[in-house]
Amino acid sequence: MSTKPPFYITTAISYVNGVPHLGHAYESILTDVLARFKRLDGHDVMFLTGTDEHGEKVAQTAEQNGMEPRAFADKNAATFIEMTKKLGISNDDFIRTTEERHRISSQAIWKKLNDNGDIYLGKYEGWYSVREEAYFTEDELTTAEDGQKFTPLGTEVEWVEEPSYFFKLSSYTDRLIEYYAANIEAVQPPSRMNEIVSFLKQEGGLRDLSISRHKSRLKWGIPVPDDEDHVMYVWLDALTNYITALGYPDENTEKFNKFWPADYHVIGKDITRFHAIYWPAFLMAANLPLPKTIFAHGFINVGGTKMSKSIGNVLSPDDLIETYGLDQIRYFLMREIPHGQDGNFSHEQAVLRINADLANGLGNLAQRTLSMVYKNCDAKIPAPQAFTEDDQALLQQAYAMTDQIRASFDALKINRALEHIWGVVSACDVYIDAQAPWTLKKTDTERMETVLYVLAEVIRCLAIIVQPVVPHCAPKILEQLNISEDQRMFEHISADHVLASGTKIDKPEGVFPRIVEEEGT
RNA sequence: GGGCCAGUAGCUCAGUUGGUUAGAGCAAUCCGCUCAUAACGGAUUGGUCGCUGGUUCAAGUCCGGCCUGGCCUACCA
Repeated sequence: MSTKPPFYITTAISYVNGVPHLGHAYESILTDVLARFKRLDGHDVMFLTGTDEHGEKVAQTAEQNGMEPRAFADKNAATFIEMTKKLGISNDDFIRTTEERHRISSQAIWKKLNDNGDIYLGKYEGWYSVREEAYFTEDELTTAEDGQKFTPLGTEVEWVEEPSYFFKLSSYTDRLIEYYAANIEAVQPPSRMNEIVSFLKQEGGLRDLSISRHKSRLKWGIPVPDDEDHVMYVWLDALTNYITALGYPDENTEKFNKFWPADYHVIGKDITRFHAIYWPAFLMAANLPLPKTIFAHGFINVGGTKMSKSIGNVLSPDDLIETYGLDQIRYFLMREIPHGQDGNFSHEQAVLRINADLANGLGNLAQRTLSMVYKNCDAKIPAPQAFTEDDQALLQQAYAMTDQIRASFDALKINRALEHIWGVVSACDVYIDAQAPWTLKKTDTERMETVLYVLAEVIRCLAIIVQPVVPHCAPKILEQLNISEDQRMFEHISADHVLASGTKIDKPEGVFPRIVEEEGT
């Protein structure tokens, strides 16, 4: 058996300032689908997700709610953990940046950067509004006649200087440019890579990065090693989670050696820069290899407009699962949203897609086939006669799926992969119609049995390959075919593992119910 | 202001290095079938490929300009 390389995949960690919405769910599902795919394809997978809990906003919001930051973070982190469970996400670990292991790891990477000579104490300065407790850039401000500057909300700002530690990001400009010139596919999709490159090549290169906040302004963070007056700026803390979970600072554990560098960091497009510039620079400074691919996905619009609280179109994962079903939502998101682009969610579109592909497509195909087997073959997988050309063509199409689907997945084009799989579903329907087993029942039962056998075998392959996307429903089909759990990997999509004739099957039940709309709602 | 991406049938999308009458699925209409979740099959309808100049024997595909939408243009994550 060929040994496949280990595979490490992560989601971004969710900021616990708010509660989970469809956007979080999408990222978790997307990553989960990729992780499950790799597992079924024979890789040893490590899948990490978690929460980002430090920083100003959490501290502020906690205070507004009359809570300690810690308690507030605990409360909101729980909602993300809950979402992960409800979505059936197959993560191997869930990291919270408030955990002890992460404090140790973050302080260790700080020291590493410092030892490397990349950290220095400087001054962070800018226009600060005491009322709004925030810094503003020059172009956000308006200036009154007396020279006093005001924020967009009209509060006064003053020029503030405070001591801060800086990371020498500037000295990594050229190295990053070189790195991406040689690894043009390391940031996906390509349009995001363009952004990163143009950012790197801007006039004057990169500026150094403030990586701490003085305690007088922010206490909710990981203390800077050897200087109790500062806490770490949240991005250095947050990004480090990816190695914390592998046991950093111990670089010699089996886990670390096996899984670092990460294969995919799956993130939202809004945080590309942090992952594609800061994180690699930190890693270079810490003398660690860089993640292989940063995959920035798009955002999901609802009914054609951006989700926003004020519009009131924010969808909660719970409601969606309730309305459509978990696997149905997973399928819709994966099928409807192309590689790295923004997508749109609407009720109408969801119902059309779910009914057409899942209920009428794969679900109905399995149901009609297995019913015929159940009723006409004594509830047992029949024994086939010699295969005709049509039989072989269909079987061949099923066995050829794995390579084609793998190629689409490796290119992160999940929607294309699903399109291809459903091409095979459709081919089965065409085949049934052409063979008309209901007619053969009266004229040639042996031929009918062969046709049903071919169909059942192709359905077996289909059920195996759709597992990453519909991990709860696909196994129901495999159950109905009596395929044991150790026979459900992609390698089993092959003539070497064909359905055993004589296998008893239970009375089939619909796996993907049709969504029927109430009249007038 | 500078830059990136998208703009192809009602909807979601394909369209390799420019080359015959621009494709798929869904939706719609008609026909067929009846094993099946009122599901399946076949056919048909449907596009001035955002607009506009240009290069070329030939452009959805290359170049210029413009329009629409989204995003990036550093210390909120």
